[in-house]
Amino acid sequence: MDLTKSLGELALGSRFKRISDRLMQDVNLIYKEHRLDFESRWFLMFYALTQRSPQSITELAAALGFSHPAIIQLSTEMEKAGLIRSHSDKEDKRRRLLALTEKGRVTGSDLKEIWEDIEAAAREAIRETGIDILGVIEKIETVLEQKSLWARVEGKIKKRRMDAVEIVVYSPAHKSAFKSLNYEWLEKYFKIEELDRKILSHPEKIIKSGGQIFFAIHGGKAAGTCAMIKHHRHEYELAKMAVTEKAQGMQIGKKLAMTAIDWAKKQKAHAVVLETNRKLAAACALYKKLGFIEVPFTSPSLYQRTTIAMRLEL
Amino acid sequence: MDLTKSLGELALGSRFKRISDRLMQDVNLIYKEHRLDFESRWFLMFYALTQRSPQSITELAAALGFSHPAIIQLSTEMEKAGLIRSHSDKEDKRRRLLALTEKGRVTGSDLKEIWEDIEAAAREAIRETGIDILGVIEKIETVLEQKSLWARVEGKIKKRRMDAVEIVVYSPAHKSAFKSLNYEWLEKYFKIEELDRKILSHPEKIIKSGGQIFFAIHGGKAAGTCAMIKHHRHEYELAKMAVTEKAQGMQIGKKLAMTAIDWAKKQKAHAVVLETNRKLAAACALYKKLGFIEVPFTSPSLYQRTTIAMRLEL
DNA sequence: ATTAATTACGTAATTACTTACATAAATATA
DNA sequence: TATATTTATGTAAGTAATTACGTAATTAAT
Repeated sequence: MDLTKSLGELALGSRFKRISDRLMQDVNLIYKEHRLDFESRWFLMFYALTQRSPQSITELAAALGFSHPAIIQLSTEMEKAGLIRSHSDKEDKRRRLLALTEKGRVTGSDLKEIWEDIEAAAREAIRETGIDILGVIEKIETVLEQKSLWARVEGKIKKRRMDAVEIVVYSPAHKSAFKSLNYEWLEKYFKIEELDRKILSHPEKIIKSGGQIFFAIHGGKAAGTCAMIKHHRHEYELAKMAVTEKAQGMQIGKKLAMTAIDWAKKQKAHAVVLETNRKLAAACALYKKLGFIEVPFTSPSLYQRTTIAMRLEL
Repeated sequence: MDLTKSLGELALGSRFKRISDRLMQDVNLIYKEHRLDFESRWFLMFYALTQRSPQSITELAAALGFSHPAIIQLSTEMEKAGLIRSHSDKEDKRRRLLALTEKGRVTGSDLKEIWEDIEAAAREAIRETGIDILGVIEKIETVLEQKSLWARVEGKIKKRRMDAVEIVVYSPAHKSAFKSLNYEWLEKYFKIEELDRKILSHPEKIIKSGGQIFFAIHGGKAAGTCAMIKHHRHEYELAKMAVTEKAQGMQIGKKLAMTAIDWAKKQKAHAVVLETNRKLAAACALYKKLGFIEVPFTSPSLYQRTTIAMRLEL
């Protein structure tokens, strides 16, 4: 029957909107029927001015949670209706101070009765629900303040995407992917060096000398790769890390690196080292997050692009 | 600090709006960040079409609770985005049927994952509140359906206005008010007859012959009046009922008549009669509501304006 | 004492709807 | 069967806010 209702949690926003529209429309109707020459949307600002007058545009905007152009629009309407009047602040010529006029004050006391009736009516409706509605609203706002719906959804999406990626070790079928994935970023940010060409063309040599190569499979295709090159008995180098542009933001790099480090631990490694370029900020941030710390160079790098060396003690 | 919060029940609508805005904005952000080429406002209509396709403009408007121009606007946008397509109904050439395109169906299955994430995130937030939010919304809607906020406020206003009116019996201070209140409506709808002039100039005669005159006092002034004229031992006539235009709609007539009838009961009257003119619809409706029924004339009326006679058995 | 940054306000354009009104097609009525 | 009413859609204008951007006044930094 009612689509919005049947959608449950998915249409939560629409359902709150429906209640709010209904309430505000009813209040509007009351002002209209009683020819009060007062619009319900003026209420918050008008009320704020009955509490403290004068106030500046931005003060009111902050108090009501509206944008300042909204306050300006309201103020022109209410000024036309003769309820408020404005004058520029002598101490700060940028500010325009809004204050109730005499007519505004009179209207205010006329409206006070109606407001009391509205409040009483709302209280009556709330009592009928048998629920502490204001408490519920408060609770919802608190929960959303702690973690917004946006943040929650982002978390879910990230997790789902990470789960959708499978990490596998080298097999000859992936030989060309190892090369093309690395060529993609090398050509974008730097240039292919002789050593790159050699290593990327013969991945099986990494395996033969006691290392390993990992691939992130997403939707049946290799979307990322990284290699562990054995330096000596207890030290491996994390190298040739690449994630295709289309699959970035899916935490593939993180998952690859974590798998590689776990693998190194199993090989009884005591440390993992790596070399990279500071320009690759996302990569550097990831390494730091995984526990790598910057170290001085023990020997000159074999690559021209290298500007930083890092090390992770296991 | 927070004006809306401090207003309590008075700003209930604003607070619901704030929650709804926040939720819908967050969902919007999700579509934007993930470059989904999909607007959150399309959601309800798009979803409705995934459930049943094709549907006409008005069918969709009814299902979503929107106006039909809103559906037309959404449909042009979504048609431009290639998600839907429309063709006119062969059976009823007025109707335009909207259906998902192939691209629409594909987009739908892409979006399904995100929607599941949003739903899961909302569910998570709800769980954190520890409250059955959907149940609360349901309850609020039920209560407002039974009696809208508008109806509740109208009730309060009516009651307050009725309470603000005091009914008093004749005293010489009211002599001129009795005349002017009646002249006001007589001159507006009919013309003053000789008998009117006589009775309205000498109200004390009504009292002397065993009747009574009542005045409704509002804001210190007489806003309405009515007289009970003794016909004989057990029968009185309700006459010269007048309420000043400014105070109409405040139930003053009703309160006056009820007081007068109560008074007649105390005088051991068996019946109250009255004469009036059908043109005075509001007055006739009031008399009927109080239990008067139309009766044939027993003797010709002494007033030219009379077109109906009524009687209330006590 | 300049220069730069920030703040306060204003205007224009946009958004996501609504209400009001018009027209054509279908249905009901005399 | 002509006429009136209802229904489905379309168009225009209005509403209540927003974002985006510009200018003037104030404050901070050099």
